[in-house]
Amino acid sequence: MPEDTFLSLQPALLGFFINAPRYAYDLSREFEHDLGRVWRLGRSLMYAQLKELAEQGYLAMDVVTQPNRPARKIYYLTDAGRIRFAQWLNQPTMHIRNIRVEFLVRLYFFRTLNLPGLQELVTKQKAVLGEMEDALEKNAGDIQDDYWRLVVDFRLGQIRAVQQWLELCLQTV
Amino acid sequence: MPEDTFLSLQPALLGFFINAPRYAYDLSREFEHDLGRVWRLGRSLMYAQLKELAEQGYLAMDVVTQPNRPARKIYYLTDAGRIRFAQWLNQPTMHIRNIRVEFLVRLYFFRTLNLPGLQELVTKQKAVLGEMEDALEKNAGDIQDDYWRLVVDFRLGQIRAVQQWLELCLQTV
DNA sequence: TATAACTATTCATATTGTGAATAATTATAT
DNA sequence: ATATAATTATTCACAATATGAATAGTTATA
Repeated sequence: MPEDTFLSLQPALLGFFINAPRYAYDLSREFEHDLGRVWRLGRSLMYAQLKELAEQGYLAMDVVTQPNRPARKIYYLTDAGRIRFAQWLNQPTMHIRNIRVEFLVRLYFFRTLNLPGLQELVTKQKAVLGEMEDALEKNAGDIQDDYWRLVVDFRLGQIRAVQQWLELCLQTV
Repeated sequence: MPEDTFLSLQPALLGFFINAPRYAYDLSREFEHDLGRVWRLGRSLMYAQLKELAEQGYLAMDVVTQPNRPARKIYYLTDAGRIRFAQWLNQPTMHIRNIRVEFLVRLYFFRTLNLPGLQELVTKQKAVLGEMEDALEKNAGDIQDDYWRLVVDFRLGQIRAVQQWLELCLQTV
């Protein structure tokens, strides 16, 4: 499947554990409220993702039993998880089609966790977009095919729109 | 998954059968060459898609045996298929994230099959984009949340870039 | 007081995508 | 001349991803 829809977003979930341990049910609600319009992730998926992140060693888990209620599986961040999150957060998105979700999710964490480094990330992201532009323009130079020319123009349009938005993004700090 | 990645593109394949019957292996090569950079569809998927389109009654099939070669399953368009394709082709894309693939594929067929109606489609598509814009701007008016404001601005940027590109698209007829 | 919604998780299933296997044939390389 | 690779044409098992129902007690709403 979409080689990068998921794999590249999974570490983002670690960000929700920076301040406190969480369990999936609870997190799923907050997630839906805060990011549901940006990144669609059903409740069942959340359970599966936390389980995987734990298998990878980024989260650890305690089972907390409660009277008259199902037991909670409380996950908390490991040191490896903290490092992984920071690494994910500060990495620019390499594929234009993922910016829509990935960058917006990164931005969410920069703002809600009040983290430094947004400016640097924006700079890196602009550089990556610039390279995409160059690559497209280069291979578009020697194009006879009108159709391919239009495809390239479409993509350039999207890229440039993102570049402009990134500026706006810095101003709204 | 993405409720509309696939379902909304499947009928597009019918367009390859407008001029002549085809079999999957052969079609897959042409597809890869013409649209591979716009719509990624592996060979195995092509087989599966043609089979489904046949089950839906949009394609019919003949098995043609050949000496010393695997038999070919040749598919051809039914009347229902012809109608379905025309309907798909002239319908604007309703979800912004699908325009990137859907509209570009429609454009491909308008051009390669030399079909009329591109202008009308562009008009419809612009109307749909205009509605998206209105909906976003409306619910953005009463926004306190700076983050959501940025999300909305990102989307507006994408939409406006597509609108500009659509103009270009008409000029390149 | 019946009906619905909430808490918390799991699981079976649906959907979608990938890569290998097949087996004969022709092209390329040493 | 001969081994190696690529081509033809399709199928299939499997991986990865997403959805909805099932569970079972509890509290809220009608």
